[in-house]
Amino acid sequence: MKQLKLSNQLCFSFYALSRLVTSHYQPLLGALDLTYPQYLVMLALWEHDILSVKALGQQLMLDSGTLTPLLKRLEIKKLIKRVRSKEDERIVNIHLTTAGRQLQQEAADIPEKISCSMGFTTEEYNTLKPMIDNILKRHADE
Amino acid sequence: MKQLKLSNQLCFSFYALSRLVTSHYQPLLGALDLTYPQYLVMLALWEHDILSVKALGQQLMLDSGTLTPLLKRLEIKKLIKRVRSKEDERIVNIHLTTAGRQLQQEAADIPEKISCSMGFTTEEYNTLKPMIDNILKRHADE
DNA sequence: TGGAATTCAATTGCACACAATCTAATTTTA
DNA sequence: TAAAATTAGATTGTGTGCAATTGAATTCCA
Repeated sequence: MKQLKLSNQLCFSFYALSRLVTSHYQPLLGALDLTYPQYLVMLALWEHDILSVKALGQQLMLDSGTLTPLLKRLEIKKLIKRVRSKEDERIVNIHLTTAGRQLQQEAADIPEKISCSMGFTTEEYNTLKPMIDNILKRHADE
Repeated sequence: MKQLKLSNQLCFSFYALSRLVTSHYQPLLGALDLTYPQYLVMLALWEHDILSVKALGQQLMLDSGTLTPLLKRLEIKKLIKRVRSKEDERIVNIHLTTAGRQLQQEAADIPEKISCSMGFTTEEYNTLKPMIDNILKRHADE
């Protein structure tokens, strides 16, 4: 039953690593009053300014059951605005507010700090990033 | 602001991959009426038969706030038993029941099926496993 | 063109995660 | 040895994730 040993399971390593990384973000993001998933939404919006809930879901691989309440919390914090589209009333577009746009400056040093905190080597980054993105890509429809 | 681009963030890849993997377990584990974290607990118990809540937490890197309710659900399903230690009454030891032990046979083919479903290559396994476990190890105290 | 199918977001319900706090038991140490 | 500190687990509260369902809007197509 070697296959059933916890320590041999690659998937458990992924699961543990994901939570480890999130825990390293927590003190940095807590200072901005953001959670990690909320930070990911802000990242996407800093890049695109306006995105529909569906487009956000595709980028973050999250569905409306996760995003709708998360976006409501960001709206309460005045970082975003939810605007139902005039052209297609099924669509809700997420806009950055001025405060949301300003937060980008405060978040500018987070990637550097995380990389330092996690202690990623150049080799790790250069190996892991393309290999994992390749796995994600070949399951892109899920 | 290249660093703040979502697509450049290694940590987002970890986060997305973890959820992708869990989603591949779901149909297999659903047939056994287990969630992925519950499956991880069963894996640890199939290997060790009896573990304290603390020992489980160390292996899975989860705290009692997560484990206590999860273990209660496994106990309701009659897969485990929670037994407070006689020697040190602060400790709760988790025992496998007969049903819990029997479930191991039904789960025996899951690692193979997941590997197939995810399509991991030998190279991916041989590269990712040691590299990620090395990252986890150097943060082992968290 | 009008009913069927599809799409988008919201809602509901359940199960994690985890910070913070609490209680009880044990160990340390002054 | 008794008070202080530590430890183990439970509890509370907040915020995800995600399956399943719903409802409204739009598109398809016979």
